[in-house]
Amino acid sequence: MNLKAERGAATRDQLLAIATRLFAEHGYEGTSIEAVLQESGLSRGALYHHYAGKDALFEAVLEATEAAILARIVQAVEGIADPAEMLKAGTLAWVRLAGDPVIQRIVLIDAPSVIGWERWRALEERYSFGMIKGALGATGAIPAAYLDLHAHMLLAAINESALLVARGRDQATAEAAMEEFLRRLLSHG
Amino acid sequence: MNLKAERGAATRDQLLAIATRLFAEHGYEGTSIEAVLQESGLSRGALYHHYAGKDALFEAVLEATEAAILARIVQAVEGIADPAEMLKAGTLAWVRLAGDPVIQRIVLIDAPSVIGWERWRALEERYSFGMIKGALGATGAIPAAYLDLHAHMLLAAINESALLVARGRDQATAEAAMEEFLRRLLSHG
DNA sequence: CAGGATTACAAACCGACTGTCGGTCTACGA
DNA sequence: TCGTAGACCGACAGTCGGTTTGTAATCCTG
Repeated sequence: MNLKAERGAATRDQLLAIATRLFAEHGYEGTSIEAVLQESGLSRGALYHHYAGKDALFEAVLEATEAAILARIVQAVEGIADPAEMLKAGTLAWVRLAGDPVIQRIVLIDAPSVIGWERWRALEERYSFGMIKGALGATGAIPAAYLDLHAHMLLAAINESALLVARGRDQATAEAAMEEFLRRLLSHG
Repeated sequence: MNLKAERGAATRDQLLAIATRLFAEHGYEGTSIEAVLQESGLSRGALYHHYAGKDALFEAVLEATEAAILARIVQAVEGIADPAEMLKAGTLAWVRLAGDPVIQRIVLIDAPSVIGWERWRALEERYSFGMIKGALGATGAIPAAYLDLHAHMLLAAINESALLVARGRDQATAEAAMEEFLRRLLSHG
């Protein structure tokens, strides 16, 4: 089980890479399986052998993208001990990352509608949301009863901010606003 | 020009009503024009005479829904003078409204992906976002330079909260958390 | 190492769907 | 009364997602 498995994995990776680019460029609806096949030079049978359908292909792309994002964010906050500082660093890193149209279109815009909001939520729980909630809880600024909901709202705010930055809003101002937003949120007012 | 125009308007309304229900139930992708035609008893020609295509039909549904939402929120805050109280009342009203699956699926989940994030933003600007920004600005709690971005982030947080409530989260807790969130955001920490 | 089992891939094909187009009918205005 | 424009019809074409059948190569087992 080596040559065969390797070939399969290579094919999957190739399909994933091409699909990621096309989904990011033209969105889920605007991307046809046909186009993926044409660029890859593979047949329909090959694609449907590796992925159950268009949704499954999209979900694989989404999962891979989320994993890549998480790795970059972990890298941005490593070595920071203070939870509040970590939250800030992670947030800013995410806002900068989301400038990437791949992340925008796939993770933030199409994903909820394609795989369903619940499943998208569950996925985020395992990635960005998990980190946010952990860091936010560690600051101790939010009452336990509200922690979960505050983490959700904060993540939504961050995502929105990222989308705005990517649409030409001034990045420096957005980052300053984000810091202010965090400061208020963590205040004990 | 009366009977003819009336018939046309009635047909449009009928299509809008049926499409709204189907889009809310099965999402944009899961709803076929065919199904709309079947339920309405009309022909393809009739539908395409009134709406340029499936996207245009969706957009009309979206616009009508947003208008209905705005009306209900205006009703919820009328008579309130204090901006902070108005913001609170409007926010809670919106969280409760978004329990409606029609609003959920169409406005919050499918819309950005179907008509594009920019156009969706522009639409919201004319509706819910406009109100939020006005009320938030009137409280005077947010520096002018950050007002626009804070309004965006707040609206995103509210929408997220609404989606959570509709997925079975305890509504009372969510509303309490929302109040706490607002309090912190408006604090002068 | 022989042969069945499994895997990777190919290609024709199917059903469903969106959008188009020529045409009909009827209310309206001149 | 007659021409026009708007409301509506239904057949058709093109596209797309997914299925099915077939083939070759690799893997595992006796």
